[in-house]
Amino acid sequence: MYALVDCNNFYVSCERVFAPNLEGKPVVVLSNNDGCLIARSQEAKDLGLKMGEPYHLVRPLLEQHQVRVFSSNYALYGDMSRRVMQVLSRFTAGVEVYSIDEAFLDFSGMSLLAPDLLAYGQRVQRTVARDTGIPTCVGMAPTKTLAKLANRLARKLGTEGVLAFHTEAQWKNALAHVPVDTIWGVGRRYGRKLNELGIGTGADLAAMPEHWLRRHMGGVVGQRLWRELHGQPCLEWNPAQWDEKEHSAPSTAGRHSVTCTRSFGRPQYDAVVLNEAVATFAAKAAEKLRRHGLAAHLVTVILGTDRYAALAGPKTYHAVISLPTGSNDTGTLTQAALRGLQQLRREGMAYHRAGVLLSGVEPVGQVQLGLFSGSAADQQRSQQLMKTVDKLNARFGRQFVHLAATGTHKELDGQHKAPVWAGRSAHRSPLYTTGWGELWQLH
DNA sequence: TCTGGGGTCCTAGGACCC
DNA sequence: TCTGGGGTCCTAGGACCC
Repeated sequence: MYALVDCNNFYVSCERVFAPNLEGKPVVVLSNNDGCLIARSQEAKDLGLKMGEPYHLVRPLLEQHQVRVFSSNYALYGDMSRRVMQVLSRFTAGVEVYSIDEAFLDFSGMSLLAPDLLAYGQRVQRTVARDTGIPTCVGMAPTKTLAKLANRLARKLGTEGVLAFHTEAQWKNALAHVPVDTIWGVGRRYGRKLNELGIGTGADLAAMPEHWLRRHMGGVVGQRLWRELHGQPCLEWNPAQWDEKEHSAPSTAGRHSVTCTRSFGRPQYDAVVLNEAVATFAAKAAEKLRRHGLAAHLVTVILGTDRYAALAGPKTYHAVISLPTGSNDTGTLTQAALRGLQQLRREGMAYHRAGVLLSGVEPVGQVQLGLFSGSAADQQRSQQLMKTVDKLNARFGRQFVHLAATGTHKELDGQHKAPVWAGRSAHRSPLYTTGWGELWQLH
């Protein structure tokens, strides 16, 4: 038996914990750069506001209904997520942190306690609410896919947000009442294709032969989906080794890449500005790499033009730099990234986004030494230096120690000054739980 | 003026090895 | 007319998730 615990309107709920007067009022949270809507309270959904809608298009509507708007505050959401996961881990040893706002719990052995299962789910829900202030829904079923479905229905039906499927009859009945594209693993593409074939509900899909899904829905992926819908668990169980100290859950073990990309507040042409931005992204990505105990030997620089322009031509440009040996040293990776940028940048071209992707990763302990590059002693020195830098930054604030390449003009008169390429973030809430200068205060 | 960011897995095909 | 069998590694592209 699996339970899926999913936080309701998570980012909005995080904001409400520290602004309880927003309870019952319409609230939205914007993406980076105040670009689009990425979280809505129920009241905002009821106004017809859609996920992913561009902010500038719905702004009049937001103002008309006095919707409270927040820029995203990932430091806050990451920290609140960590707290939620911590509470969940008190209920079972098996917790798989699936995303920032949801986790699977291993309830195996509990199927025998059928009548108690609902009560246990409600206890999880109550405890999370009591200890973190975050409302959740809980769905329980023999497979992850069915638990997802139970969770989805739990928030729709009048079940107070907790629902369990014990018997095949129960989930069959549920499948018959949901559109096929609400099934976990059926996206927009397959949804449309299935509808064209007359497969409208989850039950219609489950009624197809297993080999049909294998043939038409991505091979073994489709086959697994079929089995999951029939109560046979097929998806892997990855009890997360999530790091309590890390502010951004989840941290999946065995990841293959680390990325840092950002849209600029306005288009950038200048080589110096782009250099500083890319150096900053490289440093952030390198730090993330170290947090996961990884090293990378491929550095990809990404430059993006206006992706909504009608003009022909590619919207993004990539340059890949291959390192002779895996590294997580900020200096090495930044140097490579800047070399990539130099290859890519064209004079006079307007860039709207940039980023750094680190891939070809391996655990630090297993890094191959290059034949002609860096000795083991050099590597040790680099590791030691990075450890010290990370420690200082953890203690005194991000970017306390940084490469000059990321820009030397950021601190003026002790005031933090945003770089010229920074995206908009006009409505960010304080770092209530992660910054000494911005602690929550009672008014 | 204005439209996010960060991931995963799978398949097919090419190049290469013995 | 006709040309084996068994692999690996890498990349691109397509689907999905939050």
